[in-house]
Amino acid sequence: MEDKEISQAVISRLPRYYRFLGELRSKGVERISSRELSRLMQVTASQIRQDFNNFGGFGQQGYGYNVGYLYDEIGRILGLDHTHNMILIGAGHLGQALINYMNFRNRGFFFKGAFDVNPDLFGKKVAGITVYSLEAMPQFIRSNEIDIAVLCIPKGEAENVAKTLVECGIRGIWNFAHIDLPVPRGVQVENVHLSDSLMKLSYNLHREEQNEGAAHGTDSDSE
Amino acid sequence: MEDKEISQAVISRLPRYYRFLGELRSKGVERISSRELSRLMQVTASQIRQDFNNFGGFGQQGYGYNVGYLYDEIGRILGLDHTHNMILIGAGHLGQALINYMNFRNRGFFFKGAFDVNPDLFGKKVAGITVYSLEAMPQFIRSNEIDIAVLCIPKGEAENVAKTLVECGIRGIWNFAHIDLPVPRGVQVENVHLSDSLMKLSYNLHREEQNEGAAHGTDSDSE
DNA sequence: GAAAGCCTGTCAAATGTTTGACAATAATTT
DNA sequence: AAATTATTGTCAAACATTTGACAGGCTTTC
Repeated sequence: MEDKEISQAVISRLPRYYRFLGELRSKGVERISSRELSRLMQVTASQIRQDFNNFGGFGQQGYGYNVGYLYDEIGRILGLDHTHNMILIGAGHLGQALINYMNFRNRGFFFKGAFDVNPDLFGKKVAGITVYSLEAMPQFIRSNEIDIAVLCIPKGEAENVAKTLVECGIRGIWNFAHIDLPVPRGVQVENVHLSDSLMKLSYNLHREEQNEGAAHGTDSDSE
Repeated sequence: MEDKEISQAVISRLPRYYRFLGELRSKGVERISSRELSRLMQVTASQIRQDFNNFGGFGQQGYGYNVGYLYDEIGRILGLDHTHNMILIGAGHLGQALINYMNFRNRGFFFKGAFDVNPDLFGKKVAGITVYSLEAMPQFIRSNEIDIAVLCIPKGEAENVAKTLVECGIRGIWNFAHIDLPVPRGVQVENVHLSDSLMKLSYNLHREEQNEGAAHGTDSDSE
């Protein structure tokens, strides 16, 4: 029935709502108003109501929001009512760390297999997940209903692997390689560019220092 | 002389410019116009010019931008002309993966030490970096001019550790713990919330599926 | 069960960001 | 050396996001 596109700005805030609501729920809190939540999360109440309203009204006038219900609804919006099968591509340090990170499993994201070019790793198990040769990947994807490929390989190889993934019908790539992947429409890429994040921190650290020297009375703060 | 605050939207784009310019430079490209760069990076030329102009004009009319000069200038803006000393807090899988990630070192970010609560790790070396007891941290920070603390610990402990870090004078925290750190003004926190990123991917995957069923003729794409 | 208080959903205003347009000027061509 | 072309820096318009305001309706109190 509804058809309007929801902005990525809103979507980016949903996981944070989800986290706070999950914590409230496990503390036994049953209801919360946008105002209370706004104080807790340090955002405006207006933004909270506006955000939730993108998906239809979850609240009730005079009452507020039911924590459990809202938590489940946001989970559903984020697709967490489905389980997701993932494969790891590149079983280096970072890749292995991701396999070992159990929080994903708790949210329904399961690693089904891992792939690498290094023969020393073939057959090895990482947190219960077997590492295979990269050549076995296409067949594995087709027979295991893989939704998401997690890319943890050097950027030189990333573009080719992404191409293969798309050919195998993968529609979601969680990309840790430091490169812009060229994928066709309909394939979703979510980038985690660690260097970029660190550079941003560096800028903000440095900006403070510079402002100290130059301007005075600058007490504004970043986002 | 200049005093206007630059928006985080602009800052977030700088590392990507830096990456593309670095690649152009290593390919031997000496000059580039905003239009060429815009085609390469898939953004508008107007945005590129607007972004660069926040920091004063780097280009020349009729010529464009000098790749090497622009690369260096953006690096300087991002604080990459300084080296940064970092400590790792939490030497688990993810923490060790970060220490092993050499790209940071190439940009002037050096791990000087690592800290953990697990006594089995004390004295162990990870990629040349020694792991110490968390209790040794405050002293270590003071004697090693640490700029950035990299937080890779469970969220339960994160808040307390962050408090200690702030007391020790740390002004930058790269936070991988899945929690909002409460820090005073002047302390910069850059969050890397992996679960949030994965949930966003999940949403975008699922949105596509939903739209297939409901609307038709929807050929708009995300950000 | 009526009255008072609370809180959502929504509208419009305010603010922030991106884009298109163009004058000014440097580089290149003739 | 003048004319032509290329391209920036900047302005204003278009677009997007965030905030404040409030009518309407549910909950709670009395």
